[in-house]
Amino acid sequence: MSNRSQHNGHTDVTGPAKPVQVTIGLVAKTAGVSRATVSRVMNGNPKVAPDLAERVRTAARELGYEPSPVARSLALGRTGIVAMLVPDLGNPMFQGVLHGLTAAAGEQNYRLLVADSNENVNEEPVLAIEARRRCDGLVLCAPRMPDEQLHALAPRLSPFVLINRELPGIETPMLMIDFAIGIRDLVAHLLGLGHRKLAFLAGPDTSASNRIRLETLRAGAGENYELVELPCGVTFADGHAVADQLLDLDVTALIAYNDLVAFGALSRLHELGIKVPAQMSIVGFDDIPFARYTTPPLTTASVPHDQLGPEAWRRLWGLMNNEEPEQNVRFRPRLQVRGSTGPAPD
Amino acid sequence: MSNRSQHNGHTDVTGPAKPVQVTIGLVAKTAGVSRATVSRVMNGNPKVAPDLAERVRTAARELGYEPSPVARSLALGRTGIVAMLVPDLGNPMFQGVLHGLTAAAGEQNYRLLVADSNENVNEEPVLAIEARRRCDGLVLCAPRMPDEQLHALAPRLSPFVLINRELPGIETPMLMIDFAIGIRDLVAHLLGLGHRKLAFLAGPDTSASNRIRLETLRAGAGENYELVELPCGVTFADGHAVADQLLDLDVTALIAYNDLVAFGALSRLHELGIKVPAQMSIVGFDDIPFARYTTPPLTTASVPHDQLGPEAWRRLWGLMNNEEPEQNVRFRPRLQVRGSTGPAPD
DNA sequence: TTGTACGCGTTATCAC
DNA sequence: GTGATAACGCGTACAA
Repeated sequence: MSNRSQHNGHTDVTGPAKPVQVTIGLVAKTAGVSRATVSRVMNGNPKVAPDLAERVRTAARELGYEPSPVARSLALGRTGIVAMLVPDLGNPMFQGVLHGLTAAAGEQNYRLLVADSNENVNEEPVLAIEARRRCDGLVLCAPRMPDEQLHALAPRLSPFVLINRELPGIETPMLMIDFAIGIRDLVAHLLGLGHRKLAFLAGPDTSASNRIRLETLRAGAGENYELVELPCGVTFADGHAVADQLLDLDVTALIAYNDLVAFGALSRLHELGIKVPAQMSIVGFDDIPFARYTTPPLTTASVPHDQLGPEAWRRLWGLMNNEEPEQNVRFRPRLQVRGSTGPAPD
Repeated sequence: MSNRSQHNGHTDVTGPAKPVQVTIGLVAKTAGVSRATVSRVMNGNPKVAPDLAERVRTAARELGYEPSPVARSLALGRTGIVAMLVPDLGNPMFQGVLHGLTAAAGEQNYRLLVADSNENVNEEPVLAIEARRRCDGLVLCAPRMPDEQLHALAPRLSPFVLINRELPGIETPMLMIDFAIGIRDLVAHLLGLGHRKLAFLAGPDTSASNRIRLETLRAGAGENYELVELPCGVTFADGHAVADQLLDLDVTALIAYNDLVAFGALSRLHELGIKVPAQMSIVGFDDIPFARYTTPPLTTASVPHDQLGPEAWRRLWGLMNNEEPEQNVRFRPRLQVRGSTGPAPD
């Protein structure tokens, strides 16, 4: 692409060889066959005479010919690409999924188109549609997109699989995380350590997964523990910034929206001279790779990111081939106890 | 795409509306105009009668028509996509670049295709070519690809810009980091603190950037300090694993190949009960976002990742428009002193 | 201003 | 087995 409009300006004969597109037609002419034959050879069609095939191959090699993916896509009606839309490439949470998806799709010679909405929720619909239209399928991760909007969008995204979120009423595979169970396990762990007043560093109001976390926490509060809710965010910086508010709240344990927030808070508490977990326990959510390496290592609800990518690919593959849809899966996080939690101080 | 081969099986009239592609032809027929006119309207061509334009727009809206990006790409000779190949999406080092590139390209309505070689160096040439052919330009980050291979590859990737590495003899923009200066600044900082025996946790032998770091360190060694080289790697886990070897080496400071390795080492040293920086100083390279949040925060050579993305886009844009190439840039890392370095123990 | 006709590069369907 | 030829969906000279 992109060299069609090159014109040589002046027409000196000694100028640089003009880099014209090597098309299937040129190869055909060079090899003295028809374009159809070239196409057959390039696609490994067996029923072509060996000598012809060889002529085509040498011609193609010498000319440096390679079929245009764009033209192929148009003719074939498929691109060999699937897209994934993520809200933030910087969140390690998604990288595991991306890796798994890349690998799984790659085994069947599909490539991955990654679109990053950069947490810009307004752009997501158009990004999703655009990405989807350039390829054969989509993996959508848009935790903050309103339900109605997603509903309206769904028909235009098919085939696609929804990740990390649930939306009743639409007929597409959904891979979900059981945030409620994850939260309950974390709370049980903290209660077992004697904590009775917990702070929740909340994610975005608009986030479906934040809503579930919050509802679960509220449902369990009262008898067993007291809950303090602090608006926070999803990033390292958010956690870092909110930690100061914790000082005079009298809470002994912290439930962060995700691991990143937990790290931020952990870091700030350390700066403030507050010992973790002696004076304050902290738990995260996700179990991103860093979690086991912080000081102290982070207790968190471990989400099986490795499984998400391949599973998403399988669903998408099934959809693209009109196979019977498999049952939706709700992945259960596993409580991963590390050093950031300990007995509540007296 | 991908719904052309759908056939309804049986032909019951009450079946679900068959999702046929809405093409420009259908819109034209519906609006009672020619396809050319539809095309003009869709592309905002001003010289079309208002009433016709309106008819086209309503028809397009009601039919849910959107031009096929693939067909457009073929007809226009450009895709509106640029690709970037990275060795590892999981490395925060690249995420800054990706963000910047996404944003810069997005402003001119270009989308980004991210290809991840997953540190699989052998796959990189194929991935690069494939990615490149599906779009209009490429940003290549392949620090471990052998020089000759990259040389041979270059003509097939044009237009492209090379990032994070230098390769004399090819005519394409290169955005480089001055690793040598970064290393020298770090060493000077450590020497100033009294350190005289330094360990280098080396990256891959094949990595160009590792070679420069190593050469710089060796060139400075002798008079001023003693250098111990430890093969390590590029990841968190690599740094974590190598730290044990440090115990009986008698070094007082650690120069990690990058921040990730530094974190790993930092974490392991903490587990081993070695105080940083009291007993051991550690420096990294890159200044990824996490660096300022570890305990202690990491002293490192700060690479201006934010500038790389936009600059890469500018170069690529220039290339794609046959503009005069700008001068190559070599970004100078800035010494960022934080808590992980301190005076050498006696 | 609008429509006709052709080209983009490839694959697929036919005849031969 | 092989070669014309019509798709694929769209943009755009060119003519009207």
